[in-house]
Amino acid sequence: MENVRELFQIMTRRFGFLNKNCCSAGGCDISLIQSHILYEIDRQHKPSIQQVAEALGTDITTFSRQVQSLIKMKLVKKTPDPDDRRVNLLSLTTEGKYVAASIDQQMNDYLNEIFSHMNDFEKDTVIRSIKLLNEAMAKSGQCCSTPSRG
Amino acid sequence: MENVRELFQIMTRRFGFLNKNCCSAGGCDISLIQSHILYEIDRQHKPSIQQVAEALGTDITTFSRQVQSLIKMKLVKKTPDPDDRRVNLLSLTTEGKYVAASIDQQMNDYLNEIFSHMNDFEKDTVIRSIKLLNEAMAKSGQCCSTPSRG
DNA sequence: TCAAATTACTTGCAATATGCAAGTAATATA
DNA sequence: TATATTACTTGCATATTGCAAGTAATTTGA
Repeated sequence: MENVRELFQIMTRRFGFLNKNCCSAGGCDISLIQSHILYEIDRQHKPSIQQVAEALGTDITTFSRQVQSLIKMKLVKKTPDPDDRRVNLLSLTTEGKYVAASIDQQMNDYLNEIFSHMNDFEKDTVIRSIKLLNEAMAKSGQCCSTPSRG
Repeated sequence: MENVRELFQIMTRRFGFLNKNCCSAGGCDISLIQSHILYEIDRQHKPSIQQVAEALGTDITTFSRQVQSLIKMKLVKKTPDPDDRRVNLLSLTTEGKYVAASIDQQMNDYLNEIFSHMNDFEKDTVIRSIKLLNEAMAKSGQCCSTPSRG
């Protein structure tokens, strides 16, 4: 069998470039990390700081400060959880949603460009494969989750 | 069609965790970035500093310093190119090769674990898909290469 | 019922990483 | 052979990181 890791490594590196390129979409210029944060806040429903930090595998003190700068940029807002006032729920501002949507648009444009080099069958196979892969990674929890800290 | 970007985002994030987890394989504890550098130096044949920096999309002054610390750790060595003495060729030391091999081993173990949740047909399909994807990304050069700087 | 433990998050600080500007040395160009 | 270009390195100012140690709110347990 060929070198599977090689295939994965190259693919994820390229996808990383894609993500990086998309950070300057829609007139906004944010960092790759900030783009990931916006994405994850958008994806979850009113997540807490801890939840997002966990999802992204970031140290919580670092993440606390990343959130602060996104708030300063008026892309994210923090709302105290009425049920537990220790918790702050994160959500995107209107501007934050706009930026996230611009990035998403750019990403999907790029992905369509990539898929334009395949026929419909290949495209379908690839998408199903990624789904399979995600399911398999979810099943083998110990290796594909956030790196152990402490 | 479902959200393709979502699938990719989750997959690459999980693969990133995998990579991070593998950095402490074989008794060595290096950063994710250092792991990527070792991988890329190993992959290319005696690459120059510029070539690796380009491949990884890193600023060359930053990369110059990253190489310096890997040399201090005795994982990488720099050899002047006899044909062009401006150029320094990078290669792994014996210890560097050992560390790179340990990480590779750990990565492949994890990947096998992931594939153990699939049957042979699915596994085959997934691997062929990633290959297809890499080829397609290579074709659409403008979006999947190192982000423009300057 | 209330002191002690836990949880969610924030700040101080010291160490590290970043990238631009400006360097050096070697090679290519005109 | 002077001038540009290339490959790489350093100075410096800024940004990012994570541990230790905080605060405030909630849970636990005697």
